[in-house]
Amino acid sequence: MANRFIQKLNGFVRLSDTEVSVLTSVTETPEHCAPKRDLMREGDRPGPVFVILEGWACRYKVLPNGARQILAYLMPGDACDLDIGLLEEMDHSIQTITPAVVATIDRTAMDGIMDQHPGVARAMYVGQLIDEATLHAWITSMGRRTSIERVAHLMCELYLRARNVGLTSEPRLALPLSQAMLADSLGMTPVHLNRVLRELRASGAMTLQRGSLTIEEPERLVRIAGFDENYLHRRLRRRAS
Amino acid sequence: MANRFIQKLNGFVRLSDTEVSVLTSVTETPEHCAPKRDLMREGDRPGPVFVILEGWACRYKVLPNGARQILAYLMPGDACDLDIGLLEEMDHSIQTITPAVVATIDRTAMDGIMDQHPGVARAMYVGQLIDEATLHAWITSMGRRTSIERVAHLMCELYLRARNVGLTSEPRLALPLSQAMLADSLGMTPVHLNRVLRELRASGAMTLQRGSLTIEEPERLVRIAGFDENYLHRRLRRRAS
DNA sequence: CGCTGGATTGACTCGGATCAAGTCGAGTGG
DNA sequence: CCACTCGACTTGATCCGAGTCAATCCAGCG
Repeated sequence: MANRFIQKLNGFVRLSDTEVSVLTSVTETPEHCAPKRDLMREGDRPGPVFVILEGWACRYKVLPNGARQILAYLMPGDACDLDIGLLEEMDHSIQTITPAVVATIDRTAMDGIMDQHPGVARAMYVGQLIDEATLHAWITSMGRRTSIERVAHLMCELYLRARNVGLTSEPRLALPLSQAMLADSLGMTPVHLNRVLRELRASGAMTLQRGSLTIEEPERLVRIAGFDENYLHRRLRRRAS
Repeated sequence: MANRFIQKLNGFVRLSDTEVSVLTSVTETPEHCAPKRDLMREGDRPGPVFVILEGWACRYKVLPNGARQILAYLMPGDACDLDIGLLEEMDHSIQTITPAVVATIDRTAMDGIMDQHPGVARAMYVGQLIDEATLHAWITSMGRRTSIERVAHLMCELYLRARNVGLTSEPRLALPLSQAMLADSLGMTPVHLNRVLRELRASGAMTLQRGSLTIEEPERLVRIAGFDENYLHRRLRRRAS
């Protein structure tokens, strides 16, 4: 019965029953959000911690010339960073992509929980580290991977992350991201992205159509992407206790 | 007499005298490192926390095809992430660029310090958040900025960060980074980077020659880069206490 | 004084952007 | 139930920024 946020944290660090129930109570009354709604905007003073329980969202920046760069995708179970409370202003915005269910946790309440429940704190930090590793992977993609490798790599990332929170129905995943968004996250144009998707389809590795990603040949896709899944989960250290 | 690491943290959050002395004692016996020496390698199990006291280093990844992507530059005062102890393996390597002086802090000792001295913990987290904002800026550069904007943006970042730790001698900064490294951080080839640097020189904004960066016209450089310095320091929230 | 590794320049090529038409599918209203 | 509309996806033609390959050039140094 635990929501995806708790499931995810529990996958990082085994949580005690009290920890689970504290987290449950604090995410019990989530809010329903329309798609394309900004949860926080660049320049805002950071408010409460958001946790996505259902639906998708993204972090993004907009440049003066109007170009958009997507910095990360948030899927069910993901939270926005905890420590941003230390900063004066957000350096990027966060927006829902689909209709979403998001829980709002008061920042001081969250601080209190993390103080009293080291397991929660540790799990949150692990999540943060994985996010950071993902940023590293994105930089590497944009800097040193060809466009087909880049696209394949992102698909691997999203598929695996989704699978970790039980969002896939085996070789398939509902991926509600328009080609324009994907292009804005990969630093390419929608036109070119479209052609790359066609190429991937032709290769037999995967198909992305009508909001549905199907991995036909995982090995081939991984090989194209040069994907090393370790950064998403294998590197997790399981503590003895 | 405080070293650059302490100076930097103290700039984020005012540290108490005890906090300063604890940090001093723990960075008192640093090690001298040769250039191009790996401090940690991708796949390693994270060891102690490193703090760069003098010299430069970088985080980087190498792809199977041999391409290298630099993920961040570390300058005096910078530390490698603290929480990586939670992960099983490093997702990237860290290497010195110049001869460097680096302090090594035992991980459990560091944890203890952060437990007992909330000011230190907060300052470290602020540092981490700024690093993360920098990763966001890099992604944005690679995805949606032209090459001249990208180069100008990186120069602005490095100059400002260096100035924050007192490394500049006003319009000038000793920048010991080869064009090949810079290219590997910006996702371009050395040849093209060289041409872009020539263009920037011609524009009168800045000159990078023989390891020395001179900002001739800051406003022009900032304008070319579309640089918003807020992400590096203005967004810092000063706590009342 | 010649060696060496970085920086610089030129000639050529190509991946991906741009511009411009379509096409397709889901939702809407008659 | 069908015509209309609108947004998202596709495809083609063309152009340009940046990569590649290949010479130098140059400064520091043994």
